[in-house]
Amino acid sequence: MIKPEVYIKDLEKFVDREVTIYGWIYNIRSSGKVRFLLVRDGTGIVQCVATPQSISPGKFEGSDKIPQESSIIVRGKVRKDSRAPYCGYEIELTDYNVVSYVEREYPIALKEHGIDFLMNHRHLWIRSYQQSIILRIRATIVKSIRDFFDSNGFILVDAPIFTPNACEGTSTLFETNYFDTKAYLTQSGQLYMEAAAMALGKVYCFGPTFRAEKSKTRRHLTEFWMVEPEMAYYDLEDDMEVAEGLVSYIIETVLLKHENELIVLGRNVDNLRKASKRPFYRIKYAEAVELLRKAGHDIKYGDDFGGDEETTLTKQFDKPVFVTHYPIEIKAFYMKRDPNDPSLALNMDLLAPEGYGEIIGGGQREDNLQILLESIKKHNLPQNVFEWYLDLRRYGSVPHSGFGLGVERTIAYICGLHHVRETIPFPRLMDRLNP
RNA sequence: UCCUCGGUAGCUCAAUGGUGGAGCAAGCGGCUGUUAACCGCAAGGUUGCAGGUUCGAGUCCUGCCCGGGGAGCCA
Repeated sequence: MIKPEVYIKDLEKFVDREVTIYGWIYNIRSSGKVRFLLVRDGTGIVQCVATPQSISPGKFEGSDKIPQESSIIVRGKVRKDSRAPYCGYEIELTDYNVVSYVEREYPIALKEHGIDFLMNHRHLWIRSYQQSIILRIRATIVKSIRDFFDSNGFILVDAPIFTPNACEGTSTLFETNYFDTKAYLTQSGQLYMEAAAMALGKVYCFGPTFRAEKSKTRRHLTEFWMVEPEMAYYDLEDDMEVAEGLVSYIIETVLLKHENELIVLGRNVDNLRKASKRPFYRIKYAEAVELLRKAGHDIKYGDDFGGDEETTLTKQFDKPVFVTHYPIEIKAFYMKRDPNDPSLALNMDLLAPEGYGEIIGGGQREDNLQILLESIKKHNLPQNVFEWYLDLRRYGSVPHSGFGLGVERTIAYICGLHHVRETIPFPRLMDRLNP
């Protein structure tokens, strides 16, 4: 057994005690007879101080010749020191063993690099301080999403990744061979969640989705993670309450566990704290169009919002804002019509503030068989592939609602990142499949 | 797919059509509290690829390849 017993994140509990840390060399600074070895172990970075008094002459001699990212086991006494970077504690080095010397120059220096270079070295880039913080926050966000649903009576239902039919043309679907036929990678688990909600009441799925869109923007990936709850006997208002509760809970959880790390990332945590307070804003599509026109956008009623419009819109709010009641024509076939104005859909998008834009899309689903049949016809969709979906309206149809939350966009917003490519360990983009 | 900017040392970037440089990293040396440490020495090049114009091309032109930013697309 070699497994570590103490990790850097827990050093505060070991002040004045001798510890062994298993990690890698992050950087070394030397001032002649005082040497500072920055060691990271995956939970943080600690400064180890070596002097001729603290360590044997032979070990001291080699202590400033260990290349960056060499793996190393260090031993020494923990002390609090205001001069210690990163964690505020340092280790007085009494011994160390290099597990593996790096023999080629480590490509990623603690300096500026271009995004192409970094993306080509993503497998190493994730070792860097900021990237490791983002991945830890991602893990917290994923857990907070699961906790929220699990503790609010939702049942986890896994949706399939292979799907049989191209509902709306194949241009945005990844096609794959499936024995002697074709299958497509899922774009959404929603229709399956509707079936599950009729079986289990409140359900959610959480997994990767795939879109073959040739989009080159800061908010698109070809492979991204989505959480999709679906609730029986929930209307649009109930749906927004769930969405609001979820997003608020995610932000509060991240603030609780990672406030200092958010500050390292340069995130304005006061803005975030303000944004987590319910209720969020609610405006109708028609009002949003008015706001945009006042802000100088050339948009007319009936147009969908582009990235620019979303950015302008959300810069005007200090909390997330629901935009509801879009024209039914620009929305998907399963959206329920507003009984008060059949030209509108009972749908909602949730836009994150500070220019981030859409993180949630959802709404109430059409539960009337006849209207749904007409809608499928109007959208030029083949009815036969939706027969199983139509069964949900034939056998005990009820009002129901749901939404999808894009995990990477949520992470980008909470961490204050410009581009979603840094929110996922190994991003898949239109022009990038490696590493 | 379109628009736009770019591709020069391992990395980040300079270089009026006229001898391709700097900082950092890597190498060597110095420094007893460094914070992307600092100081000194030495080293580092088929200027993305192929053609063209020119006495002369990193620089201008054409094509291709690769990337950034944006647009469109986007249940």
